[in-house]
Amino acid sequence: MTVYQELVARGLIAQVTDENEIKEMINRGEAVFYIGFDPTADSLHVGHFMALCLMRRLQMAGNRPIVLIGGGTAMIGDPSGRTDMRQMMTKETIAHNVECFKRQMSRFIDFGEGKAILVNNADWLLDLNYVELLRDVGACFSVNRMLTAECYKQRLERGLSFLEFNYMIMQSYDFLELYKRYGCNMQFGGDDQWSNMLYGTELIRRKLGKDAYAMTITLLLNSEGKKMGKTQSGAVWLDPEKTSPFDFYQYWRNVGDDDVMKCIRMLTFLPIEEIEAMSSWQGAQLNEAKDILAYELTKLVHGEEEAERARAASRALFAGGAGADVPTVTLADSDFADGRVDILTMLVASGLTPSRSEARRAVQQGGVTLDGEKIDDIAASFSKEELAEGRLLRRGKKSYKKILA
RNA sequence: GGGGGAAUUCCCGAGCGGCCAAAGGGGGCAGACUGUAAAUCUGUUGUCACUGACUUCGGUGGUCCGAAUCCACCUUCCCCCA
Repeated sequence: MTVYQELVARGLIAQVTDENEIKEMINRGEAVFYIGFDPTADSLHVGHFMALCLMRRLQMAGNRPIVLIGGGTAMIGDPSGRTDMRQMMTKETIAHNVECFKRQMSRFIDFGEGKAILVNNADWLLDLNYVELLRDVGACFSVNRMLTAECYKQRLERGLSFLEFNYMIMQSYDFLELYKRYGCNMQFGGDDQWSNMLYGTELIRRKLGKDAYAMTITLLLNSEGKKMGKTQSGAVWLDPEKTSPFDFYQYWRNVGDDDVMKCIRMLTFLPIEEIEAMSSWQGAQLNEAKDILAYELTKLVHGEEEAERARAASRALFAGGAGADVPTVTLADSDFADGRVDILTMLVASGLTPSRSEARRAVQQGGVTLDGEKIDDIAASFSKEELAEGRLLRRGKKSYKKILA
């Protein structure tokens, strides 16, 4: 099976400019392609993960990836898929984020000699001269056409600043620059980037008279059409400090039935045949698929050891066992009054509950247990000795902390 | 530059000078049912020393016994005209 066939089989390809050319080049392992990542946060998330996996797949097939970190474009902010303007980031924040990105990326991409290139578009964008730029590439862009681009449609109704309007030009300029520097003639990215990417190929055609290609990856949406990899509290991060391996594992362990197989197909590196064999699974059997999904992804992102631990903790907790590898919280002496802690303090101190009011509600609604015993008295309290060996505090079905005095 | 409108709790969105911690919906959380899923039903959803107190309605002042509601100025956003 060729790389391209595999990408198709996994449902990863959304749109391509010239299927035959792209197929040929990446199958032969001769492509030089790039994917851009704007450092808008201090950690990569699931969306980036898909792009990095694509890079890895192509790199394994011999192609040469260029990772472009958007230290320059992040100064502008991509309006694609946004209903309002991004908060402007300071240069310091961006610089910090760039460093964080670099560190995380090496886990997925092999930057060994000649295998991959990492560049930062701040290196060329920041020194551009406005008038020169306008004269150089400005004439190649038609405002009329840009305004019809899908990524601006929504924003035209709610307001689009000139700053953001220029994002597309910057991204196109990147593509041109990489073509000149490295002969990079392919850009890949998320499907929301399609119009930005198209303008890049067009700019190259106009300025250099050469062909360039673009291909987008299907956005990972759940069955309700929402982007996956987001929780109430924000994105699912790849940084273990921001999303613990256990939470990361749980996120995938809890995806909806309708989404499991799609996720396995698109996100894991399991052989297609193996995935096909699972595709007929239904009902409760899908739980097994979810376990596989969660394990595989945790392994890819955090390593095998962490994946094992997360899986063990998860199984122990839900199978009713204790003594699992759960995050532990040690209570401070100040949490004790007259040698005892009340349940509300424990809930707040452990982070299971953000406020005492919510802790109170959780208890009153019967959602709190300690070592499996329901606590329904908000005044319940425990002595240091009772907690000396660590007890499992549980809020709802899925939040746990081991409490140690 | 001229004119008009808007800013409410996580989001959308109601809100008569006192009965407003603020309708309704969404989302979240908890319970029941389950398969750590979905759907459904129930409860809950500012904080705390919780049958009470305190802090919230873009910001700052003001009127009033009393302001999310009235006035002034400021900030931001939208619309129309140029």
